[in-house]
Amino acid sequence: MQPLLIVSEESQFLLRILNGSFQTLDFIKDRVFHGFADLFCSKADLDVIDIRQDNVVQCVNREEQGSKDSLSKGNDSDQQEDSRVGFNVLDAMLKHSLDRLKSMRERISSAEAGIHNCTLEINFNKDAYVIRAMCLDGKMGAALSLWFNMIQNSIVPDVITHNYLINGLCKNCELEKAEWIVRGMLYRGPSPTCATYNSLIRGYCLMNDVDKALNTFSTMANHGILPNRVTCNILVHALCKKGLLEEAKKLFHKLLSKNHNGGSSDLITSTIMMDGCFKNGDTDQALAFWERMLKEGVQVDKVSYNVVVHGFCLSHDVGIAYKYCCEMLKLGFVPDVYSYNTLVGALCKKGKTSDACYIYDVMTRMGVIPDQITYKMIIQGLCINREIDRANCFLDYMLENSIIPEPLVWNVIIDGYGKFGDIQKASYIRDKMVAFGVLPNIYTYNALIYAQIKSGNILAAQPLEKEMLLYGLTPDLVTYNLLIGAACSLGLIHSALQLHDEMLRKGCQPDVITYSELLKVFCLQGMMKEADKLFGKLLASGLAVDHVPFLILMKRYCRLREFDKVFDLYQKWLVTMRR
DNA sequence: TTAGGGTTAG
Repeated sequence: MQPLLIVSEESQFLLRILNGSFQTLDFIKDRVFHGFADLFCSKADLDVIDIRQDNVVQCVNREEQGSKDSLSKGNDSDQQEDSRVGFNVLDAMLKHSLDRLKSMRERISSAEAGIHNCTLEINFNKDAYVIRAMCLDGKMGAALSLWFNMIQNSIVPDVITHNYLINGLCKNCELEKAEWIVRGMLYRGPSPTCATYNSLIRGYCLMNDVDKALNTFSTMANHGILPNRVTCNILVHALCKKGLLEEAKKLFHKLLSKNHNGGSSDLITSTIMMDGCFKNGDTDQALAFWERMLKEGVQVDKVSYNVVVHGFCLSHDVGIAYKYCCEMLKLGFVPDVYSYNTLVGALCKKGKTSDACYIYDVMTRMGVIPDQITYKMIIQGLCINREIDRANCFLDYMLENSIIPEPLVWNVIIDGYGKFGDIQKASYIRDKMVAFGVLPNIYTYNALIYAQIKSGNILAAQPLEKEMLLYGLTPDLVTYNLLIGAACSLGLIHSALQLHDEMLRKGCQPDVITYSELLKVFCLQGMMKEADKLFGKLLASGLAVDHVPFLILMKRYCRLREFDKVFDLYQKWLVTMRR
C-alpha cells in the first residue's frame, strides 16, 4: 500500500461529497458504520503500523540479539548503552504510533462530524426529491409519510416540494389534506406561492366545486399573493366546463384589460374559450376567438388547431375538420395522436369505419403511434357496424404489440359475437381476456348471457349467473331482465317470478322491461288477473311507461275479444303519452 | 415536471 493512495482516496471522498453524490454518501456511511479504522488511511496506515511493529519486533529482536551478542562479548556498559538506545527507539516508535493514532482519531472525528453535516444536507435534498417523485407517481401516502418524518426531524422542505405535495393531493381529490398543509405553511413556512393556490383552485375545479375554487381565489390577496394568468386560465376553464360561458368571457376580458401586452389575447386562454364555445354548441363565437387570435398575430399552435378540428367534428363538419388538418400540416404542425383520434372518433360515430381505418393507416405511416383510445374507438365503431371479425383483428394486433385493452374493448367484441349468436367466439374472447389478466365485469357476463340466449341455449344462461358470483359480481337489472326474459320465452313462469323476487330481495328495482317480460308470460299463460294486477303496479310505480306493455295487453285482449278492455287500455295509453 | 388548453365516454 502506498501513502499516495490514502491522499487520493480522501480527495475522492471530498470531491464526491462536494458533488453531492448520494452513492458516495452511502459509501461513506457504510464505511462509518463499519469502523472508522478502515476510513481514509485504512490499509495503508495499518501497513505502516505493521511495518513499524515489524521494526519494533526487529528492534526487540535486535535488542535480544544485541543482549546475546553483548553477553557473548561480556561488556556491561556497552550492554547498558545498547539497552538505552533500544528503549529510546521503542519509546520513539510507541510515541510516534500513539501520536499517529491520536491524529487518526482526530481526523476521523472531524470527518465524522463533517459527514454528519453532509448527511443532513444531502438527505434533505434526497428526501425532497423522493417526495416530488412520489407525488408525480401519485403515491401520496408514502410522500406524506416522508414529508411528516422530515418535519418531525425539524427539516422543512422547500416551497416547491410542498407545492408538489399539494398538487398531488389535489389531483387525488384530497383537498382537506392539501388545505391542512397550506395552513401549516402559513404557520411555520415556507410561505405559499401563487402555484400553491393554483393547485388548490384546480383541485376544487376538478371536484366540480367552482364556488370553493372562486372562494380560494378571493382569499389569495389576504395572504399577499396576486393571482396570475395560470390562476385565471384554471378558472376560465372550469367556468366553460360548467357551461357558464358568459362568466368565463367576463373573466377573459378582465384578464385582457390587465394584460401587459397591449391587451392582446393569450394563446391558452383563447384556446380554452374557443374549446368551451365549440363544446357548448356556439361555433360562431368559437371562430370569433380564433379569428381574433390570428388578427392579433398570436402564434397559434398544435393544440389550438386540434381544438378547431375537434370543434368541427362536434358540429358534424368532418370535411372542414380535414381542411384544418391540412392547414396545420402546411404550417408545419405535424398532427399528433389527438388530431388523428379526433378524426377517427368522428368517422366512427358517423359509421364510416373504412375511412376511420384509413386514418389509422395514415397515422401509423406518419409515425404517430395509435393509443388505447384509437383502438377503442375503432373496435367500438367496427362492432356497431357489425364488423366483428375486423374488430377482432385490431384486438389481436393490440395484443401482439403488448397493448392490453381495458374490459370495455373485450366486452364490445364479446357482445358483437353474442349478438350474432356466435357463442363459441364470444366464449373464446372471454377466455382470452382472462388469460391476459383482464377480469370480466358485469358487462362481460351480460354479453355472455345474451349470447347464450340469442343462440338458443337459454338453460346455459343460468349457470353464468352463478359463475359471475365467483368473480364477486352481482347481477344487475340487465342480467335479471335477460334471465327473466329467457325464462318467460320458455314459459317457465315460476322461474321468472323467482328471479323477480330475487332481484327485489337484492335491492334491484325492476324497470319497464322487467314488467313487460312478466306481462308477456302472464298473457301467454292466460293469467289475465295477474297481468292486470302487475300492469296496475307498473302504472303506479312512477316509471316512464312506453308503448310495449300497452301493446302486449291490448293484443291479448283483442284475441280474447274483450274490446272494452282494449278501449280502456287505449284511453290509458293516450293519457300516459300526454304526460 | 411547482400551477393552465386538445382526443373516448359503456
